[in-house]
Amino acid sequence: MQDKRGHLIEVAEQLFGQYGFEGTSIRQLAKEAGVNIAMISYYFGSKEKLVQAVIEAKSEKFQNFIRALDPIENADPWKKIEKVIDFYVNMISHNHHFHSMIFREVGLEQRSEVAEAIAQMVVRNMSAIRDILEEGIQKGVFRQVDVPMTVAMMVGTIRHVLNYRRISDQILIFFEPESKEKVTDQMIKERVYAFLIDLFQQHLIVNP
Amino acid sequence: MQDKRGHLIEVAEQLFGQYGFEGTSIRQLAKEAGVNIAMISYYFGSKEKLVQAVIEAKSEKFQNFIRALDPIENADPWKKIEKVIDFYVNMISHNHHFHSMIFREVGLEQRSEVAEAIAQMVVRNMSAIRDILEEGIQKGVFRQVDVPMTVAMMVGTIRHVLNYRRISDQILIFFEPESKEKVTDQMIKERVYAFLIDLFQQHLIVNP
DNA sequence: TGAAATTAATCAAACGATTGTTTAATTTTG
DNA sequence: CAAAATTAAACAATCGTTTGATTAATTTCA
Repeated sequence: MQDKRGHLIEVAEQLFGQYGFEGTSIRQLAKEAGVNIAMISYYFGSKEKLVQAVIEAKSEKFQNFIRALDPIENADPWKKIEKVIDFYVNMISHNHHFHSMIFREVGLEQRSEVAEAIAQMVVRNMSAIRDILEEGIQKGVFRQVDVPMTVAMMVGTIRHVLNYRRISDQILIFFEPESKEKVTDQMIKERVYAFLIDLFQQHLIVNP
Repeated sequence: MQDKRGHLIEVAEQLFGQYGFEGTSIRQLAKEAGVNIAMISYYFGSKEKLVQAVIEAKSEKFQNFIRALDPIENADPWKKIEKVIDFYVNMISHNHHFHSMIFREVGLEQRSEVAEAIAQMVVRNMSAIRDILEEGIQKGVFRQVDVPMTVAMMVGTIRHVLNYRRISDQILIFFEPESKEKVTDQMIKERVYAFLIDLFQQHLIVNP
């Protein structure tokens, strides 16, 4: 196995996401990654610094998330909203372990350095959405909505549906017993996307 | 100290909420509650059964949450929606440690018995909101929205704003630097309530 | 180039501390 | 007095981390 450091970060992201920070032992981690337990201290210094390395590695990818919105710079605000919802849904769905982990960590009163770094990363990413909303409001194509709450609503909805599958799967089955098919990733992604598009349309557009 | 069992449940709710299940040791718990560590095994049998006791104790309160909607049985669906948002905002704000804990637990791939019990409790409570929405749709006063997603949106938004204060406080400050005052519980409760009322109005009402 | 020296990577084993739980003795209570 | 409640101490297991030895890779220099 080449690049043990990188592989350890990948495995850590998955296990921390599934079992939590304290719920994952470095022995379990080392075994899963196929390395000696001493390599975690050797590469990262400590278990806590490993989780920091996971966040740092991912935060680069999220910079790309923001930059990927640049090419549509000249599009109208509504097209940007569509794009940003699509991006966010896919990003959380793709990196589901990572998002489970960071929102669990940011909600804990432990490892405040880690939690603070996560909060800043999330706020920074959310500001891209804020900019689109404010542009639309300024141009008069969006209603004068509560911008921070609208951003929080978007993130909260996507996260709640995609990151708590144990709940959302049950709700879909329980609320719609006629639909017998198993809830798939693709299904739920399309559903929350369509829902949010409709919701934002009603919420934002001046004359819907 | 009378009723050590009840007091242990209260302390456990708080500490599990703040530090997580694995992040809270039974020594820390016993110390905080002012009892001997053996009392946890004595009263509950194990640490895991303690967390089950916490959930069981709270789920009674949540039964009341649902029953409290009964007196407005004859109100129109929109009045019920206003009521249910108000209730949910206050309930999560009021039991913030507990909600942190259960949604952390339900997102973990551990203690599946606990996670399953939480999921069922949440789904059961959400079905009260579903009933209101479906009544409104059937009466023709609400649009034919995606009911499970609308319920998830409401819960996801409230939870995201109230349970991740490290993020939402920063967003309010970062997005609105002119408002210098500290973000208080009351402020953020009123804000998310007003936002959701406006949002649901646009989303649900046929001719808003 | 090629042997010697240096650095990096890997390992099994052990470290002390802490974990959840249990024991057995003692105190409190009805 | 008997049952219930409470305690300090000990339990084995596991925790994150460190150690010291060994191998692999790289650099140095004649």
